[in-house]
Amino acid sequence: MQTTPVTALLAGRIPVGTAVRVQGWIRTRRDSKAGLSFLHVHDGSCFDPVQVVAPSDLPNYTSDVQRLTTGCSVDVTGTVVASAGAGQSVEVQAASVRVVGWVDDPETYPVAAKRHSFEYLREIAHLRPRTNTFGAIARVRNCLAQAVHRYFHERGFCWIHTPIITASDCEGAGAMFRVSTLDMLNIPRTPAGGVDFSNDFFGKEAFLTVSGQLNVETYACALSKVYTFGPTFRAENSNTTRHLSEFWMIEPEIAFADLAADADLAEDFLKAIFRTLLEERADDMKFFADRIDRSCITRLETFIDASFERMEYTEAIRRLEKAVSDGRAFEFPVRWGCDLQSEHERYLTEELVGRPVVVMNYPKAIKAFYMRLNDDERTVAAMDVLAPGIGEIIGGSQREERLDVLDRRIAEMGLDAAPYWWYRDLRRYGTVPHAGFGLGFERTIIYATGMANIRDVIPFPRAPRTAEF
RNA sequence: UCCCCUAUAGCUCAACGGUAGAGCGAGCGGCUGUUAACCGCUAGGUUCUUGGUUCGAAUCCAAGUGGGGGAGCCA
Repeated sequence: MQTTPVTALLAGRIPVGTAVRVQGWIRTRRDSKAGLSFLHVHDGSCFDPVQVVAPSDLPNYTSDVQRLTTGCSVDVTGTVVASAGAGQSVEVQAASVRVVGWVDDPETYPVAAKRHSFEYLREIAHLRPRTNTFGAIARVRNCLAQAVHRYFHERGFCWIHTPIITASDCEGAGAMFRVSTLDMLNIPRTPAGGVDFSNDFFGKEAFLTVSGQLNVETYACALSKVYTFGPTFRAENSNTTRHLSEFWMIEPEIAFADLAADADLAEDFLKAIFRTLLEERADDMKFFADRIDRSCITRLETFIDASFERMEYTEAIRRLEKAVSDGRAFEFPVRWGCDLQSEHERYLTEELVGRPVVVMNYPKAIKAFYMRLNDDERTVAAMDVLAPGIGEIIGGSQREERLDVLDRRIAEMGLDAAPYWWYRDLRRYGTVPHAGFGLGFERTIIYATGMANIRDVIPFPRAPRTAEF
């Protein structure tokens, strides 16, 4: 007999009277002296468990059913009935309850049917998906990932699988993890005493990618509209609620596009995936609003309805300076040429504008070499999308498509042009204005759910000294 | 990497220099078409480790280890 997902039962898609089979794990068991037990069975297909009513005339009632504890796995067959109790419209009247797997020692089962701290649950990452919160996170995460792909697919974007391993050391967006098969106890040396990487697996130094952008630009300059969505690695020793050593990043790249088009895409894209989330995961979002962050749903609704403010960096500095002169105190000084600190970003989006803000055209000195130099020669076509409650959520830019300018910028920043030969080739052969942005997937989930720590929105977080699972 | 906080029962915490407690969870019993039910009883701790101060340390001090928060870096 086929298994019916709990979500189908609770959504009312299965008529009363239908014979069904439910497979899942026990959340709670309550015995009634009326001669029956109530089993809450969850299978992860939706937020709520289904109530199974197990009558005492089941042959294994005392031997099995009454010994069920939180975490046991069961295989139930029965009939969908209208619930006689409040709290659920339908339930399953069991004809048989087969215990598939017992819980070894209920006394020490780590996931009791009670509140647990997130710190504790991080230590049992293999069992935490059985809790309300982590089940909800998993479904929200999946929903957003599917929404990302659907958004781009429906608009003719091609998903490009940029490499995880990169043998070019030209990414420069932070510390990288080395990939090597060299025997660390017996490292081959060059005559000069350095490491002889010609003996290594790739014949040269290799690392885990810190961004797929440079690679995906090559496909944008052929397929017009592309994006990457995959794991990204940073070996920074940062220990915060907003950083991971391994995280997922979304990086669209569009050809024949300028910074304004990039900002328009960012706005439309964010609104679309959040709209999908509210539509498809109302049950989980209600949980987050009830238990994690009261404002998470209204925050998304406001976000979707608001039009994003566009503001020049120079204007942003002017407004911040005015705020300072009006008595607003910031920990970090405000000056043209400085990068915006989180406190500045939050002031702009939360207090000054009260809506998402796209800050555009930053000083070239604080941005990457590949960003397009503006006519003023002082700024580059970079943008940050700032949102109330989180600050920067997206960073992007129009890319420098003019070879001579690109070379000048590479030299200005003291970089070696040689490794960028293939990146420069794009500017030699049919170059075209193009732009793109990067969105940290886990930070998006944090924003949507109100979860406080990024380690709780990815199944198995990797961070300094953290790779147990 | 820097700064701060913290470590007591399976979990969340109390005890703040004088014999280690509660709630939840667990076991047993009672009660009930129950809703993370309710009532009673029971079991459960070498107070993170090492060293120090003291007649006496969960408590004070030092170092270490684990955990958390903030900063920086960034997505």
